[in-house]
Amino acid sequence: MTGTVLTEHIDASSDRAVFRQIADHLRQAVAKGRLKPGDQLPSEVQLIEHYGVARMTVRNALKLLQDEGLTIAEHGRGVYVRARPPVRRLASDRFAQRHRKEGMAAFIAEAGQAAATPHVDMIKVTEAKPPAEVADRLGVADDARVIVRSRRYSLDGRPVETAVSYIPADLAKGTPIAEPNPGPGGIYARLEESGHTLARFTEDVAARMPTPEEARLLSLPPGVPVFRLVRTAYDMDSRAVEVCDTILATDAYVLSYELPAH
Amino acid sequence: MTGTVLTEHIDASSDRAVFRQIADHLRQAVAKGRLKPGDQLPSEVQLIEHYGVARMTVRNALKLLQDEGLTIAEHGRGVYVRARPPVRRLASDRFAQRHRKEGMAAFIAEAGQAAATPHVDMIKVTEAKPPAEVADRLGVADDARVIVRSRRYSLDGRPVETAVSYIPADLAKGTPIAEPNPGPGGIYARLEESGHTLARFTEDVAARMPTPEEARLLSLPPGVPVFRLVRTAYDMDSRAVEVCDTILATDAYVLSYELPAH
DNA sequence: GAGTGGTCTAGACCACCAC
DNA sequence: TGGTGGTCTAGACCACTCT
Repeated sequence: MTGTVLTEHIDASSDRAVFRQIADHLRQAVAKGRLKPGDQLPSEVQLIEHYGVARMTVRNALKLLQDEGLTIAEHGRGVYVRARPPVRRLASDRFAQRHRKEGMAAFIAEAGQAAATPHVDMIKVTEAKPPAEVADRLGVADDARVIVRSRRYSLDGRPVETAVSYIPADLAKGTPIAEPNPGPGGIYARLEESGHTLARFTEDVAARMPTPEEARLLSLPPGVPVFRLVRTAYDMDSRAVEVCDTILATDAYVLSYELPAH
Repeated sequence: MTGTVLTEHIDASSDRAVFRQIADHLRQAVAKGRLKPGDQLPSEVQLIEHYGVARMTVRNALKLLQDEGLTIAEHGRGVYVRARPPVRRLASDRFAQRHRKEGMAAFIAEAGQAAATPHVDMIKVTEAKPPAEVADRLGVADDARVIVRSRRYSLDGRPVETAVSYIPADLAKGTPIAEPNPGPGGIYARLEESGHTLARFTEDVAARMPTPEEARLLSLPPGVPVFRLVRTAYDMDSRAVEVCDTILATDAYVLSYELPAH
């Protein structure tokens, strides 16, 4: 029912553009609960008739809401208030040693806790020269060789994260790290077995709109930004042993960190 | 010069929408360096003439790039490749006690390190009932009283962050925490003076597109998401003594965290 | 087939900016 | 004053979804 939605009309004396006024009305309808997540908005034709404007005007209004991440248009069906998917909390202890000891890579272990079905695909392992930013973080020369492990993670069939790991080739060559399946506990378990006990990680978190490529890989609807999370793993000798460049769908994650006040 | 930009033409046999093809060409021009940050894109008229399409088609293409955060349109001047502002790294030790001891609130201390001129405005201090989410984090009843401190932070004249702090009224009443100016070292210094030595913080980080209100307060151009960072401060008795709800411009910040691998 | 949103055309007038 | 982007109209045809 849209009967309780189309109540306001355009204020012709206002300086505010007509399509912004229409967007304002619809936004308010969502804010006040007249439209709830999953509800269908009035169709373009209904909006055209109610407001007495051209189609492009209502489309501009609807585009505005979509760009804000408030609604999602479904071709042939209608425009709906976006139903926020449940978010996963990424705790800062997710790389704690105890998880590796249990033979679980971080993503799989976490998915289990959340009662979601994890899946990993698009696994590709190559050897190459690292990007300059990665070489810098690893503390190796630009022309050093690194193992590049890329993959995509999904939960309950929905892709939520892509990741590319860079490991110095001298640490990875001849170990399962250079293989598509690195074995139980993931590459961190392998690194520790070869004497590089992990001491700490740093994580740099940025957020921005996705590139078209990222939007495709993560099946992102319009109006959803991505986290770019770059993690560097250090061993007990403070040597950087891995850099992991991750793109996360922001509608699927809340990152959770614990800071000492020392 | 746009002479090296308008080289491609529309592939009429492609399934890809014309405006997406135009956006692709311009995006590639930026990726390949034919258009650099700050450069002006071909005007709408130039694009119309080059591609032989209607104005709405090139406007759709330009809107797409703007929504990706790649370009910025300036009314009456032109469309430009967005020049990324320098980002500030927010280190995870920014609330370390030593900063408070030096009599500096976190934001001011950090700005000094970055050689930027900090400014705080729109300071408002009230007493109210906390939002349910905040009451939950503070571990107080929904109808408890809290001091609400809101303010906006700017760097070199550019607003970058809004923050709302909630402090249980019984901790704040009659102290400078309930005053607009809480004194040297900020409210954390006052809390510690009154016996609530800070032990740790948690930070939950989410990202999304801004509401129109947030976009206004932070002067955000289209295509720039915000971080929502909710920090909870705990004292040595593990009592939550403050919840701070912060909105940050993502084009101004990289958040940096340190994680132990214990 | 009826209804939905997606793309595109060909105009119009306006507001802002630089010269 | 001329060029720029911002808003709006009034159409058209298409692709998708549901019944």
